[in-house]
Amino acid sequence: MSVAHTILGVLMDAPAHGYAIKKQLAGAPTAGEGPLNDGQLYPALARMEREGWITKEVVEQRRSPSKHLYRLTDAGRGEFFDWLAGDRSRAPHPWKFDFLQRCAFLRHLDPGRVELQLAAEIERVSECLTGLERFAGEVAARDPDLYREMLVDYGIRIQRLRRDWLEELQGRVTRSTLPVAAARNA
Amino acid sequence: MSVAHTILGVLMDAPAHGYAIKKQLAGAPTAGEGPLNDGQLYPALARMEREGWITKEVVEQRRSPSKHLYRLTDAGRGEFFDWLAGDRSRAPHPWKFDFLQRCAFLRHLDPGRVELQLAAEIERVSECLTGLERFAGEVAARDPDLYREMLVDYGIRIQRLRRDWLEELQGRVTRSTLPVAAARNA
DNA sequence: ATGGGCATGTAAGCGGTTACATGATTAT
DNA sequence: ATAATCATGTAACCGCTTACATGCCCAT
Repeated sequence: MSVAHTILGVLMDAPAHGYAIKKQLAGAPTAGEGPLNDGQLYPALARMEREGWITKEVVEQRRSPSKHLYRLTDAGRGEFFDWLAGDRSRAPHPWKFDFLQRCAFLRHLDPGRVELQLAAEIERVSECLTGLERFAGEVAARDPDLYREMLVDYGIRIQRLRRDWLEELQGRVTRSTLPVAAARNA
Repeated sequence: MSVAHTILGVLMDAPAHGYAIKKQLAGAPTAGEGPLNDGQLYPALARMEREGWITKEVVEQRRSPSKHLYRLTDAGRGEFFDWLAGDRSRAPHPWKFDFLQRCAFLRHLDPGRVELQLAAEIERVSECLTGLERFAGEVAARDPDLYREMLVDYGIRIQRLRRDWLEELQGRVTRSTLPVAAARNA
């Protein structure tokens, strides 16, 4: 349930109703996420309430339909952290890069755990990259098709970009935590 | 029907049975395409036969199950070229980059049309990029969250990578066709 | 004998998109 | 008048993944 966890992440900041959640997610079109559909949002909220992750409070309004204000429960908060800190080392599809979805909420996780996740992601991406680089040699030798050759090249570039980006993020996170330790030791 | 068009692309080279198509696609894990599932492949072949895009010939084998050999029909070839050369300028989701799926089969298209498609893709990506760059400024000013900032940065890097890669491909395609014109004029 | 490769499929369920359905308020 | 914004949902369909189901051949 991927949409559900994104919604939990939004509700971590404050209770909200469906339409507000939609607007908030539409305002950050960064990780290739288009605006959330009604047909996905409202059923997800209903399911999450059934699961006990959120509670609904109907707020009557003078004008136009009532707002349904959703709040996180303790179970919902637990689910959110399980998802955010969970181990993906054995996850399939190394090219999917789920990390981006969690990245938007990593501020809720302590830097130590973030560093663990970053190290794991970097290793996954690096493995994928070496595989592709080996494959690129074979393709170039066997296949005279410019387009297929460039397709493999695209894959390699993407993986390199991910690795470099992850390493930069890693550097920034450690740099923002180390000074604290240094200050403590001073 | 996206899987169907990939299958049509494979059948453009030679008739094949399901298992062979699967193996061929699994051997090129470039554009983020994992191996094709049985649960997707076989129903797709059945649908395509119903659509009249392919015909089935059962090839009995002494050992183990019969192969079902599929051949493109004229309608199937037509559908393939419509898909490959079709106009995506008004397509939604500029971050989806469907171009990669077609890229694997662009050798079947004449270079003139390829150049048109490349120019259109470059414009789409560039537009998306300028939008993100404007957005990045706003985020940096408003939001003190390192992770959200880096998320926008990731989006920008991806779009830049796509633009650069498309332009390199464009250069290679024009360089491979221009010499022909030059030779003609000589 | 165990597992992997060859070869075909079906079924259940999740995720996502599009379209349908309603209705008030507010801005142009 | 018309469109956009606010606000909630449902229904149909498509795509994809996972697991189920079968069975032979070959190598270790």
